[in-house]
Amino acid sequence: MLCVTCPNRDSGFCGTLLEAKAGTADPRRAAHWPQLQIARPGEQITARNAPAPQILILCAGWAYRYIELADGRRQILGFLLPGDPFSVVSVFDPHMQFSVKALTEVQVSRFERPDARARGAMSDRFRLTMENASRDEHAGAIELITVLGTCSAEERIAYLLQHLAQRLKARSVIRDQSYPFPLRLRHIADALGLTPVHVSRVLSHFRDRGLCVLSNGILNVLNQPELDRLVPAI
Amino acid sequence: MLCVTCPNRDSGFCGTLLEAKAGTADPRRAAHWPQLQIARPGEQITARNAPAPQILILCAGWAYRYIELADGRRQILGFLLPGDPFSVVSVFDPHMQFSVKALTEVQVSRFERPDARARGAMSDRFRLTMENASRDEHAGAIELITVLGTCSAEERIAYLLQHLAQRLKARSVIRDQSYPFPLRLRHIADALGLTPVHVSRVLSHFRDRGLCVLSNGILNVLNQPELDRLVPAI
DNA sequence: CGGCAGTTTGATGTTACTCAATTTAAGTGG
DNA sequence: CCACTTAAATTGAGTAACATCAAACTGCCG
Repeated sequence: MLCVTCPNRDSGFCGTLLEAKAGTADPRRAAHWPQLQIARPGEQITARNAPAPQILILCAGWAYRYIELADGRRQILGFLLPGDPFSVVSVFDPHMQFSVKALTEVQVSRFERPDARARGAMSDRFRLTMENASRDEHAGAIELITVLGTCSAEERIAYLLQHLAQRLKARSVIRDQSYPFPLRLRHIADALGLTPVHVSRVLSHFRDRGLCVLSNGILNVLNQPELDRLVPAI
Repeated sequence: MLCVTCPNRDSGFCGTLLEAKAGTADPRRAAHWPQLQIARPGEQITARNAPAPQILILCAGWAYRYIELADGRRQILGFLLPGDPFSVVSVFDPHMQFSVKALTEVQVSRFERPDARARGAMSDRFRLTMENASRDEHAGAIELITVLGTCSAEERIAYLLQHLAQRLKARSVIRDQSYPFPLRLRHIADALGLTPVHVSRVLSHFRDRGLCVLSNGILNVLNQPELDRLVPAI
């Protein structure tokens, strides 16, 4: 079960972990990707507060991190794309800070977490990758706080579309501004603190204005500049 | 200029940095606290994106981290109490992710940031402190995202009061449920994505119900259990 | 005493939520 | 290929929460 196709163009996380494991700089040499797991759409992969003896990385498909309140309200913290670690912090925290659910069918790979002693002995390269990934993760959280605290529904939705489109573009060639987009209205709503009904209204407004069309799990951006203008610079 | 009084009961950050610097386990031995800075209420201490060659720690007073949008909207990310590092991530990120302003008169101490090589050579104790502080900082961000995304104005304000009261209690002896509370309505509003006017209304509602009174920079909690019941468990 | 910044209160407006009905899309089994 | 079922999206009407605007009030300091 090779996973040399597992892309991680953002953080180099996969490659670095493989390197740390196999002791070689070339992921292709790290013969066997460890413990590959498959999950079906909607399936919960990890539970908040559960002990997490391993580091999880999404290999294929989409997933999302979320927190559920006692009364059923749900906050989606972010969406995971292939190559994303579930959480950078999880490298040194043996407890999950949030739950993760599969959005599409997914493949997840698991690494043994290095213990405290092993973490101290890690290479500079590994440590730098960790530090950068940690910074980016934190920057993402700060940005989301700012969006939720200051932006209108239109701005929030435009932000999410732009944000995901950018990450998708970095991972694969996109033609005609057409992106795979497996989120239901409910997911968009729970990520942005809105209701599905209101998301639907805003999206049809976007459609009427010729900004973008979201249907059948495909996002089509028709007027990128105008859509970008809706997102406040953070 | 000694700073042995500088408390940091949460993360042990101060002590650990001093230890790393002085090479001794007892902060009291680390004779000179480095580069102490004073700032007046309202004064900006650091600016977002500015290069930050040093690690900053709040020694005395209150401050807050925030992000400002181009159009003047402001998101307060959190409040700093004595002993808090401005940001844990700042230990390995030479750029500020947010601005910081003094709320009261403050004292700030500055440490030289260890370079990449020095960070690799740090003691296990130091690294563990860093990892834990990093985890807690991230957990705080996730919690705030959840509060902003799912909670009503009443719940948000109750959360903020409870959250700050807990941190204050951990730092000093509080009598009669009476806390120092130098925030203006504007700060509460900008931290929670509300307007000062609405915060005022909710607070007078709390007062009418005998939950708490906020005036003259003092927060008086009159009915802790009832106030706590407003905060959804996260 | 006057002026200023912050808070409170009232009246009104807007945004987004709720409830409910309808339409569309996606399966499923005959 | 076509009924039938089910989940999701859309649309409309009414409502609640919060924002905005503006005026009055408070405490503070010169």
